Amino acid sequence: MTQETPPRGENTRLEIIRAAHDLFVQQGYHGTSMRQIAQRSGIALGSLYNHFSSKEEVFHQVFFTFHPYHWVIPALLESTGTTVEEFIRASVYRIWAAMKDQPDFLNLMFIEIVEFKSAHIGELYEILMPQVMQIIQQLMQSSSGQLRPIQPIMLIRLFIGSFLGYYLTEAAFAPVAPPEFSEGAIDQFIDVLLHGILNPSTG
Amino acid sequence: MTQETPPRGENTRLEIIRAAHDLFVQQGYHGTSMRQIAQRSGIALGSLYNHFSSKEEVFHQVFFTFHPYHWVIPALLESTGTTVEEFIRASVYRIWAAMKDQPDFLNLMFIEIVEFKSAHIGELYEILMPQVMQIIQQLMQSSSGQLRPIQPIMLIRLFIGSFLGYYLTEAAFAPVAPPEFSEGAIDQFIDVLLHGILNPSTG
DNA sequence: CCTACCGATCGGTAGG
DNA sequence: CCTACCGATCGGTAGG
Repeated sequence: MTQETPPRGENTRLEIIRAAHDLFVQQGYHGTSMRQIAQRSGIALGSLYNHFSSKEEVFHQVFFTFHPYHWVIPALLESTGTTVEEFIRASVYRIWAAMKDQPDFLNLMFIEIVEFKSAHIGELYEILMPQVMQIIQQLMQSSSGQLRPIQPIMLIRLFIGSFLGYYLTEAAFAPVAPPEFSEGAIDQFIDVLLHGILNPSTG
Repeated sequence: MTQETPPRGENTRLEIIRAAHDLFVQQGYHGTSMRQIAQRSGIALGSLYNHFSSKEEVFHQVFFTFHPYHWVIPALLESTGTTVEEFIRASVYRIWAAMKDQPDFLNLMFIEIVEFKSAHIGELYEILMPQVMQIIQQLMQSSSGQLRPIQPIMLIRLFIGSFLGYYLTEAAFAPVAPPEFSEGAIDQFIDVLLHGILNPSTG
């Protein structure tokens, strides 16, 4: 009985972290007040503290509930491809498609780095790295020389770095740059990750 | 006479924006108070408003005074190389060496995007893009087929994106990741930007 | 889950 | 350039 119905207050808790997420990514952590979170959640200020012991704990739960790894990892696990190139292209498109529902995800990372001085990154790393390392090692075993010799962890970093580079330039400059800045950009980033900017026929 | 001596208060103004810069990158914009800025500058709170009309104007001047383009552009102009690969490697190393003096520069960009919703990016773009486009077009004219066919503005985006990907992964994960995550990372990012992760001898 | 409140601190200003 | 102050708002809590 208690197993089938969600615990009392669970819906309220989820509404609070959803409201807090929206406000944090739009205004930052210190730019958002507990009163704003309460108002958007439709409850009184004091009631927030029945679900969260402090404002910091609200961010903690927002950060881990809305972190993209929840759907990035499944997207990677479901991707297939007979070559490394096909696998990576399929993975990026899956991640990219899922990302459209949460375009502001980078802002959470910025808040974490600047306003929290990366206080939660250790916990995130412990959750993430085992899963990601497993995926990447399977990829490298089945790649049989298709990849240049690069350490597994560096390959992860390059992959994440490419994604972040794409999203950060999009977030920062796409609103003011001409259309050529954004047209086909995701494919260009994939091409460069795979093949680089240099023409292989020269040099 | 007034031309040779700096205007009265100019030193104070510079001390204020230096103090504000340090506090902003460590705590964010809303996490930093005008009282903290005053204290670190060694003047009274009220005196700040003789130099800046508001807290927002303090950030505006911090953002444009400390933006990396001030030394990135010269670094690019002074770089040489007989091939595109040599030129890019030389450029990255120059920028990277200069970056060591200002490791927190990304935080200013994060504050700009999250807490100011990119309010100053248009102004930054107008300053930056003409200079960068000139550099990149010279590079493409003298490259004669060394580069794969990529639009100039996309080449800029890929270059900046690669840098941001490197710095963002470093800022976020280097403190908790093993040494292999950081060792030789800058060279790996350059190699991938130039040649990609795939082995050209296959596929 | 709400009302009403706490002390502390905020950005900014008057007046000198 | 400083002192002393303004109203507003902050995170958090008591008490019911």
